[in-house]
Order: sequence, then C-alpha cells, then structure tokens
Amino acid sequence: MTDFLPPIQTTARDDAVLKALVGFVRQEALGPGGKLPTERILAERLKVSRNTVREALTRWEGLGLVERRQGSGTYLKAAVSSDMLHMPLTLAGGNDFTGLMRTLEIRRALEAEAAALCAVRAGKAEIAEIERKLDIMEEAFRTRAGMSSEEDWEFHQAVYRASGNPLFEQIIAAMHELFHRFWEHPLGVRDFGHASFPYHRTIFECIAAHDPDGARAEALKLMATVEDDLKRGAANLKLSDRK
Amino acid sequence: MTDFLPPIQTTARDDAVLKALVGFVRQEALGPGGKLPTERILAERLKVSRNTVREALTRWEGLGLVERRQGSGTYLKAAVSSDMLHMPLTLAGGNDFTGLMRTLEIRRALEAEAAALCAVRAGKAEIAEIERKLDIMEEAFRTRAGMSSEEDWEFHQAVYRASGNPLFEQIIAAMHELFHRFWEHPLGVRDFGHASFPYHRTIFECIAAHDPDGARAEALKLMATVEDDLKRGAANLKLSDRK
DNA sequence: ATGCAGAAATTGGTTGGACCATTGAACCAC
DNA sequence: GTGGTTCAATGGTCCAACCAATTTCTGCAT
Repeated sequence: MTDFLPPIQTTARDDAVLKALVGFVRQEALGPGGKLPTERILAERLKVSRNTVREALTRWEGLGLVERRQGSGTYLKAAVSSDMLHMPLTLAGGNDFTGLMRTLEIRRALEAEAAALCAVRAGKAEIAEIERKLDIMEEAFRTRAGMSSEEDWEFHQAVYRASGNPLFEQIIAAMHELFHRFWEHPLGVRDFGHASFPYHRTIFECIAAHDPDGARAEALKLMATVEDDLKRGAANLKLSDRK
Repeated sequence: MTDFLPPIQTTARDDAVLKALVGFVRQEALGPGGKLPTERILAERLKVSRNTVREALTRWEGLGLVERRQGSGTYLKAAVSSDMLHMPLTLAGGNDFTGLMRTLEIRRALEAEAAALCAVRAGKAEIAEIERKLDIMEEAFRTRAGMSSEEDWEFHQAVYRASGNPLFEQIIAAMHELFHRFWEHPLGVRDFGHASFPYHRTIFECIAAHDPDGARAEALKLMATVEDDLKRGAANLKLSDRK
C-alpha cells in the first residue's frame, strides 16, 4: 500500500504566502534585522487579502521568526530558508521551582555535550574567541564583585557556537529567554554564580587541550554548582516566606 | 543607572484572548480532543472582533496546541494550562544529512543525561517497566531479524519517563516525529541498529544498579554506534548515487 | 421504520474596506 | 540644538459579507 499520494491542496493561502515570503527573503538576501514589505504591499502583490497576510505573519511571529512593530514595520528576527523545520515545544508546568529545575537538567545535558563537541571541533580562532569572552567575564567578575551574568552568558554562547551545531545555542537560548527573570534575579542568593565561576576556566582549558571527556566532566561540575545554588535559593525563599 | 523600567503594556488583545481561553479550558476541564467554542461565539463573548480571535487561535495552531477543521470546529490537540512555556525551535537545514546529524548530537546529549538521572531516580516499578520493554524489544529483535525500531523507541521512552523529567521525552519526541521518515527507512543500511542493540541491556543494568556514570557512558556508546551507522548509510548513498 | 440523497445550517477561511494607535521623520518655534 | 507639532506610514482592530468544507436535518423511496 503506497500510503502517499499527498492530499491535493485546494486551499492553503497562508502557507503559500509564507512560501512566497521565503522566496522574497532569499531573493533580497535578507538576514536578521532586515525589514520586509508592508502588509498592505504584500497583500497587493500576492493578490490576497491583508488579513491572510496577517495570519501568515502571525504564524511566523509565533515561531519567533519575525517581529512586528506597530507604526514601524515587520522585521526578521532569524534567518529563514526553505528547508526549515519547526519544532514548537510547549512545556507544561514551568513557572515554579520544579520547572526551573527541570530545564536546568536539560541544560546540563546540552552544556556537557556542547563542551565535549567543542573540545573536538574548535579551531584556533574559536578557542581564541572563547578565551576572550572568558577574560572579559573574569574581569567583570573581579570589578563588579560577582555580577557577571551577562558576560557569563556570552562565554557559554561562544562555546555553543564553537560546537559546530547551532541547535545547542538555539535550544538553550530559548530556555534562557524564558527564564530571564530568574537568571537575573536568582532568588535572593547574593553570591549566585560564585561557586560556578572557577569551572569556566577549567572548561576552557579542556577545550583548548582538545580533551572532550574532561570538558564534559567540568561542564557537569559547573552545572552541579548552579543547581546547588538554586536549591539553596529555594530553601532561602521558603525560610523568608515563613517570616 | 537603573536599567529597568519594563515597558508598559497598553494593548495585548490576542494575548488576553488566549488567557481567557486558558481559563475556559480549565473551567470546562477540556483535555486533548475537546472542542472549544466557535470563533463567532468567542468573539461575541469576549467582546472582540472575530479577526482578533482568529489571530490568537492562529498562534495556538502554530504551536500545535489546537487544530482547526473547517466546517467542523476547533479542537484541542494538547493539554493547556496557565503555566505553559512555549519554546518554538526552528532548525535551519534539517532535511539533509548534516541536519540529521545535528539532531542526533542533541539526542546524544539528552539520552546520556536521561539515562544517568534514571539511574538515580528510578524506583522498583520503573525499573521493572524498563526491563519489560527491553524484553519485548529483544524478543522482537530475535524473531524479526533486527526490525525492532518501534520496540526500541518504546524502551527509550520508558527510560525518559523514569528520569522524572518530562522534558526529555517531550523534546526527543518532537525530534523523533520530525525525522520519522529517516528513522524508519534508515538510508538503506540493512542492519541499522544491530550495532546499538547490546547497549540497551548494558544501559538497563547500570540503571538497575543505580550507577549514573555507567549509564551515561553506556548511553554515549549506544549513540556513537547509531552515528556510525548513519555515516555508513550516508557513504552508501553517495556510492549508489554514482552508479 | 430504514436508508439514503439532497437541502439547510454550522463553522472555519477569505475578502475588502474602514478606522484606531503607534512610530518615525520632517518641520517649526524658541 | 531643544523641544513640540504635524503628518504620513504601518501594524492592530473592527465589521460585514461571502466562500468552502463539514455536519445535521429533512423528506422521500423502499
């Protein structure tokens, strides 16, 4: 039984709009930040209603591909191409402590693997870039007494990029964005991140030495300290609740 | 400089619609398959335009939360609750060999961590369940000469579940669905999966013995064999192309 | 009664046109 | 320059109608 005679498309207006838009983006070589045509112009050119255009753009907006600014225009937020696969994940129960802990476990998994891959694949340029971020982070850590979350994040991003697999950065970035509040105001634990600090350099050294197993191990240690901090924070919170 | 005056929200119609809809779903205790009110009714009740309702529903449809059937109605496809986190991922270049390889690297990361967590947390019941799936898989492997991909998948799912973190199953399931075609017709490699077969039992043994590091190591070995098979398949493909 | 074909109602999909709210640029007064 | 003002462009919302797929009802033939 040949299961696939793909069902014919009698109507698929908005999908067609998106396909046309992909073509346009390729044609014009638009990258992130690029501005795409007005809804009204799109509607006119594609011979569809502006509402249909809007539904299509709403889909892309929901996927984080595009940002609409009223009064200004619609802008690309990511690179789009025809061979994209969309994997929308909706995670139930993510706002509480348990949910945060669960995403941390995912991050631990990805962080370890990314570090290991990075140790295998990073070239001289990537290693230098990571070291640069590391230096910046350590400097910020010294001068601002531990508040280096932004620089810390950049260090990790550099590692993800050097892993040669953009999925790591995409997935972790999505989670990072979701928990922005938390990662910025870490539950009142004053020295949040202090414990994890030294591991950044050990991870880097393993990467520079092309030692994947070592990098994996150090990344696991780092995430363990972060999880400990978080647990301490939760305990604090429970304490101060009782006050 | 106090960087944060968070931008004020003057309008957010469609988000409000979705919030109301979440409330409705909870109120009516709707689960997957449940039918939610007509667009026209929603528009009337919520005192917004039907267009606005449609934009909101389009978002949910894009996230896979809902399915719209013309002439019939709009139906829930997944459980929704107020504490949901949406993490839409778009994988650039996912159709080719490289893309498949990249998702495999993600899976390797998650598989290893899930196995390790499972070794720590699985109770007697979970271990028994995993062993049951393992037995079924091995039986299928014997009788059907290696075609046991379905049973194999169930074994892994059991491990994810026993990890105590539903995110593992959700993320990997999303990827699995995307690459269903590939994983079923593995590039013409006849004995795809043969090499990985024995590791399933070694993983189980580590889990049963509550040995997280061992489980992690065995899972990594398993994924390594899968990646090797895939590379071999790609090589095959290139060869047969030349014919 | 039963079964089934066709009509009618229901529901999501699309259209066109109108107006509102925000933005950004051009312009002007000080 | 600085700070308003005006104005055009753009996304956001609304309305009313119609189209297309689906479901439900109806009535006729059996």
